Amino acid sequence: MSTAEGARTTAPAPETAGLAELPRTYEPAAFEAAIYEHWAAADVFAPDGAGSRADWSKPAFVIVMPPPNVTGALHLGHAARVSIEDAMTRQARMMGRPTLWLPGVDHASIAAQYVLDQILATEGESRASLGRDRYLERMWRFMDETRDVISTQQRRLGASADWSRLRFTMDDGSARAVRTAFKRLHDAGLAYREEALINWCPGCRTSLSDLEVIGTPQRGTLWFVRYHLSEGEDGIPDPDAWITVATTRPETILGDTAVAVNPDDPRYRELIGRRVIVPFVDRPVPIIADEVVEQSFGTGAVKITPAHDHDDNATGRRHGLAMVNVLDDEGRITEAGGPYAGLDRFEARERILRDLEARGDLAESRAHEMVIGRCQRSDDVVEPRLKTQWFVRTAPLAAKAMAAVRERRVRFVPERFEKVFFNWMENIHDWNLSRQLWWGHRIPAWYCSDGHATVTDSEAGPDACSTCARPAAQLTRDPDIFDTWFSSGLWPFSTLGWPEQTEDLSRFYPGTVMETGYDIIFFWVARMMMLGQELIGREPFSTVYLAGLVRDPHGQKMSKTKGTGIDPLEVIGELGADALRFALVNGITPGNDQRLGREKLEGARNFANKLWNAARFVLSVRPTEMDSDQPLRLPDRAAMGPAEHWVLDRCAATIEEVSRAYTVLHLGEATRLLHEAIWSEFCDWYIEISKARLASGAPVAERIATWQTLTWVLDRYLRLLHPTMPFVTEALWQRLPREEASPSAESDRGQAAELLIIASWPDGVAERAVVDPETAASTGRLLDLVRAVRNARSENRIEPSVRLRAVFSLDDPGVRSAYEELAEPIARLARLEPETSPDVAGDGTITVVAPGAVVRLAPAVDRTDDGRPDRERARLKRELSESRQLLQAAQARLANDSFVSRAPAAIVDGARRREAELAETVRRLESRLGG
RNA sequence: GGGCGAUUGGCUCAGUCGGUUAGAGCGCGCGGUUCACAUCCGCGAGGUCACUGGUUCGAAUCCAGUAUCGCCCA
Repeated sequence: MSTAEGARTTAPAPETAGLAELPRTYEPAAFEAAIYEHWAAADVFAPDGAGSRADWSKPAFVIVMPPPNVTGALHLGHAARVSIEDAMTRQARMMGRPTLWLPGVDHASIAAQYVLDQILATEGESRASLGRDRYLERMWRFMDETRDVISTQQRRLGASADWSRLRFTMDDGSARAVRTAFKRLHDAGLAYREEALINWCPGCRTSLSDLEVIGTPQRGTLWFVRYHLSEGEDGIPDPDAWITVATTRPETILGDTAVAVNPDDPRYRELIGRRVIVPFVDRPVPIIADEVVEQSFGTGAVKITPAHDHDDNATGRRHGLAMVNVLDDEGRITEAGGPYAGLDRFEARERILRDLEARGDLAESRAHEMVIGRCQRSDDVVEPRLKTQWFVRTAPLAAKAMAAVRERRVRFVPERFEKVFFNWMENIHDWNLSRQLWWGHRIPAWYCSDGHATVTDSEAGPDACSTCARPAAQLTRDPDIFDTWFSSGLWPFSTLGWPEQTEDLSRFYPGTVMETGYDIIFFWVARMMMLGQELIGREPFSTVYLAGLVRDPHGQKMSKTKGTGIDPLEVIGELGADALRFALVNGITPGNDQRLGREKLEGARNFANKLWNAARFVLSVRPTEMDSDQPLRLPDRAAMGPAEHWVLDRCAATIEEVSRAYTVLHLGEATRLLHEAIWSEFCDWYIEISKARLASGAPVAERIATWQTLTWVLDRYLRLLHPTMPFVTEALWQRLPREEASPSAESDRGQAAELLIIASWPDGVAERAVVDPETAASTGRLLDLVRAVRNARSENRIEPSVRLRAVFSLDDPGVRSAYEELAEPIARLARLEPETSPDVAGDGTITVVAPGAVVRLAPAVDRTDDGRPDRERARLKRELSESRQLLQAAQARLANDSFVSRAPAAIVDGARRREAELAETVRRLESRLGG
């Protein structure tokens, strides 16, 4: 590259529609897509992409994206994920870290089957009519249609994920990881097969993990049923002797194998050990004593159905009771149910109640508030059933995961979720992996006729039974698939090539941040931690960032069916992706839900518009004396006025504060700081002041310094805002001059160096080097005084068009000199006529008193306003009274010896200064009112 | 039943783990067509930080309890 080329630092704007002239209004739809294309073409998303300027000596920053369901459309929850993760990713990338945001899509077994089954129904087909193979073929074709939908939508949001590494939980790599993981768990004795009580959804015809069962409060009925005692072993019920048990589920009577009472219950003490006859099936069962029975519940006697109730199952195991399965896959009564065999469970309940009533054995019924388990997906009432399934022994895995948190290798943001995590981990149950579905990773276990299980990680399956060596041809494969969350649990490393020892795995595992919703902390986060620790030997990430849910303006969950949902794509079309992203990130406090409505989105759009117009202003006022290709640089210190010191000081402070907010992942704090800095400080104050300094009469050096300051600060704020508003910041940044080449710029390569997305994150050092903090502080005080003048004008009902003659008396030399230099812009801002002669007086005079300052104002032409002297007097009295109160409080504080002796010196000094200021203010107000 | 959290102006929320006068957006009131922006500008009103007690020189912030609401687990 020639020197001439190298010196050229003004970038050509990207060929984006609508950018050539920077239109008057902000129209995001005109440029967002083009900018995204530009980034993609520059290959800057991947850490090792052609346009990347990652510094590999820095620690990598890795976020593995929570894979959205393949069948889903982008909703606000997804938009929140993307906005947060992309902001973190972009900030890390600008910091120069090798940054990987790894996207993916989840196959979502049960949800996908749900959707496909509905489509098949419209075609007159069904899962059953197609059969497993054809069904799966159809599913894969369906996947071709849906796989890319959500990723495409994420791109519209501006997601700077590494799409070259996009993964699907059903791809070959994931399949391999799943087989390997299962095999290793099995070999380590951590995966086992057992008949156990599992949760069964008759609607989905599959078992579910505990987490997929939603406890739903419901008003049910408690029925009181008489179980007749039996004389001896003959099984003949005694018509006159019974025990009344209370139950909410009469249909499970058919599976009863005991009646239980509390051993301390005097009502039933002598019945313990006797036998009763279970109605309809005529099974003699014992009356047992067990402490779990609450004497106050119902009659104090309960029936025990170990095959269909979790508590009863535990009781049954303790007492060695028989387990009678009376429900089949579809929720119908089995042959064991005698006369009710074949009936649907709900129908069976009605029939049994009728029949009990007819026999005179239904003693009573009462309304009863209860909690029943329902399927997370289909809302069917879940039935506990005995089934032989694969389980993960979670206790040892949980111990390792908990250790990682205890040893601070994994931290939660916000911290309180650690408690939630521990609470669950300490009470964890074994994880039921088997699902009786077709779409998913089929369990790689084969069985021989003796029931020996052979587990293999080979895609082709085993050669022979690992126990009895029967050949493969005689083995049958487990028909079940794995819980979707099993493949999800491997996600942080399966996406990096595991079980291969790939370069990616060594570079990017463990990841940095796991960002997700707190609602899947157990489903997903905990399982990734368990499996990562077990299979890799290291925690999968160092920080778990848990965001809240996005709710509607009334705090309700957004719902499409209720029409309360906001469609992110619609918002992007109307207000822009930046507005949506900013609104989402701005509303965030980690771990807390946020409400999002139209006003907040519009507010964000207004902010983008503000930025747009500020940039338009800056670009339109470049001093003609400057070459158009002069590089971006800080102004010469000699040419800086007080306002330049002030705004650059604020800029440095904002850089530092925003950076700190990113470090602790308080993204909402970062955007709030920037909103304030840009709108209020930069636009309302500095730009307004700059107008006077840019006026044609001003010295050239001053105008140039002013414009350099404008462009510099704008450049810094665009950089800081880029992670949350990537499109508009990139679009505007392209119009600004480039910074002079610096050593750090040498790592820039080709076209990529010209994009904000890979520009460097500011550190505030350069600004600090030119700023005089004293001047900046004095200027800040002067601006407060301007505010006080505006207030006094307004309270005295001075028309904005009326210019006031003003005499400033300033004690502080710093403030005085700032005023002397800024008299003209201040006259503009406060609509004043600077007056040199100190004798502004008369009935129309207004006095502004502030710490170390008095400003006297008088109308240039005093139009008749009889009320003004009274209003002014009243205003001053009010101020005097307020100041006196504050002064008293300050004095009282300092009169307290403990405060003076025990509080830090800086705090005490501050209090002293404040007391002096207030005393001075009070004195001035008194003298003004007295005279 | 156990656990977690919330309670701050009319509404939605900040408040960076104790320190001067508790902030913002929206809404509200008053006033504004000054050549970046009416998707705007200026000014203002509005809060005993749920309640009670404690720790402390000092509490919205820490501790204990109470109330109301929400979530998670059983």
